Amino acid sequence: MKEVLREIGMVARALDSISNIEFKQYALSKGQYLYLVRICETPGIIQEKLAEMIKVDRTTTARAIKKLAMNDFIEKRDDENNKKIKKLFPTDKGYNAYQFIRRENDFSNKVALSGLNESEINILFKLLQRVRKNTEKDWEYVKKGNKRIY
Amino acid sequence: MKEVLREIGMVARALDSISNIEFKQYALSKGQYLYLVRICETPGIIQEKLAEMIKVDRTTTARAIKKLAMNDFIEKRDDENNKKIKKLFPTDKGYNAYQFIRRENDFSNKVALSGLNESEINILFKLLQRVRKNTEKDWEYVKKGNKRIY
DNA sequence: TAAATTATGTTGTATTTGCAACAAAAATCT
DNA sequence: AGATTTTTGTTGCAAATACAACATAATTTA
Repeated sequence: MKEVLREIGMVARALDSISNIEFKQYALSKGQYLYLVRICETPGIIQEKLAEMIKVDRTTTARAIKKLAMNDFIEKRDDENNKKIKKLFPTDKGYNAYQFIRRENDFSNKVALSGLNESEINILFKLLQRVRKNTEKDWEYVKKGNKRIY
Repeated sequence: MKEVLREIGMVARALDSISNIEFKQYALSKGQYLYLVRICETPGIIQEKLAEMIKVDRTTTARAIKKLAMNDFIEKRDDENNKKIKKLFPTDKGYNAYQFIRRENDFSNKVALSGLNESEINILFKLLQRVRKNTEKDWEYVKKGNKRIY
């Protein structure tokens, strides 16, 4: 059995760790860059969808965006038609930080993929997307309280 | 720019989340399975190396293994030649839990890789190993306090 | 060999994370 | 329309995470 997932875990933790260290200078605390990036790229998204997208607990997301809003990186706006939801938008400050995050993430991508040629990168990306789609089904299933049998 | 790392992050968080939920029934708290697996597969490993292997902070590792030892999943043994280090070994209970973890991880692997054929899995594995090697260099660099320029 | 540096491990503290439990709006069902 | 279920959001609490700072053994350097 090829330990594909173990490699993925190592890469993910290493990169997350690097990012968290590097974003401290922009007053972004642990994990926050994840949310801010998605909000900048999907303005108007709501908390619940954001959590699904990132694959993190709903309540963790709630607190992360609360802090992002408190520190003026994002803004929560009420919806006219739906009193329940709050749409999330980046502020100028948030969008600014986003530029830095992109720069850092792009660099990390480059480092991570160094030595791979264009075609290999494409193959990797395609395969990972399939893995991700497979995985997110189970994540949602288990998060809802269902039991997997194995 | 293909967002390879973003896919990796999503997969990793989803799977870690699933594992943490599924291992609660074995009284393994968040993250502990990671350490236990490595200790079972590399008996005698020391804390420091374990942290490097998993790509997690040294101090987090220290506390995780302290708890694993407290709950009798592992044992810390002194070394005769080196008074500083403590070698880590699974107990029977720990090795037992390891069997469950393997079963779960293997299942997650299967789910994650479903739809990919043998050759695709091999390619993915090989590519991920290269990505991991690239990434861990930077992780160690940044963790030591060095600054990346980009 | 003495001094300086590195490796390994620990503890204090602040923060994040996530489960459980709750609340209320919206959507679905009968 | 009224009842039920689902969606979205929040808070209390316990635990994990990681940085900083420290301690000591081991190793390297001068």
